[in-house]
Amino acid sequence: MGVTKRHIHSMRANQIADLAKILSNPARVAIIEYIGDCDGCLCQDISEKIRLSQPTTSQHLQVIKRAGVLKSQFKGKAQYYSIDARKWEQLQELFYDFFEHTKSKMSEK
Amino acid sequence: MGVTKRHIHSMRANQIADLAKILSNPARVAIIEYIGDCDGCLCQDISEKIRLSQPTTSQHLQVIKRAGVLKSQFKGKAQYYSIDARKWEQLQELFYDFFEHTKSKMSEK
DNA sequence: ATATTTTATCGTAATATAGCGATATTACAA
DNA sequence: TTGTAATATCGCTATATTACGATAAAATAT
Repeated sequence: MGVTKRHIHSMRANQIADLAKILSNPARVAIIEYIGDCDGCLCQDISEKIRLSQPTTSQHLQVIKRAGVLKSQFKGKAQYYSIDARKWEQLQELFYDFFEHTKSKMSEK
Repeated sequence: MGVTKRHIHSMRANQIADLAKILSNPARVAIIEYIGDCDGCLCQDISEKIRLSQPTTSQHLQVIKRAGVLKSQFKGKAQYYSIDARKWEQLQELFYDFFEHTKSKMSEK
């Protein structure tokens, strides 16, 4: 049927999948890389940098933002985006734990 | 148009996106968790464990395998899957570097 | 109020993904 | 060779994703 059956999986598996989805598109990876560089950048600048249209860039920004990884702030007419350092750290830990946990189970054999 | 424009992004961004895609579905996360537990398990057992049909499970296994994260080996009529520890380590490092690199750029400001 | 600038949303089209039943393939056993 | 068991592939449907042009909304400046 084509709908992911979230309910049959653990909270943790769903959480990891949700956050991995942020990074599962190269445009979003590029956006995060660029925002890391400039610290507080405009949608328009990002759009130019990654060479995607303004609407497409804005949509990707919303996806990352909905997951809680981005902060944004209006200054004048422009909206400045930056990475939420706390959330970024949490995200890193989640992935780290998953990798380590999987490794530790492997090495028991 | 709806096709991801891989060519406008860096190799690195594409690589991260490709590997994140493996984890972007909770069924695949659950499969990896389970394989870590049993170390050499059958498609059928995985299918029962994660409560998805055998064809669906097999397809997810192929996705993970194509990315190089799974090894498989026939013993009799059964195919035993296990995680490629080397590749798993590489994957972890790629993510780790990406997270750290992004953080270090943030802290410079 | 009007114009300008920046970002967000809407509508739409093309492609990708997730899932399953039916069937094919593969390997062993009798 | 025939049967059985395990896995892979095919064909299909439903939903999700990616992208863009057009347009709306928000904020400032004139």
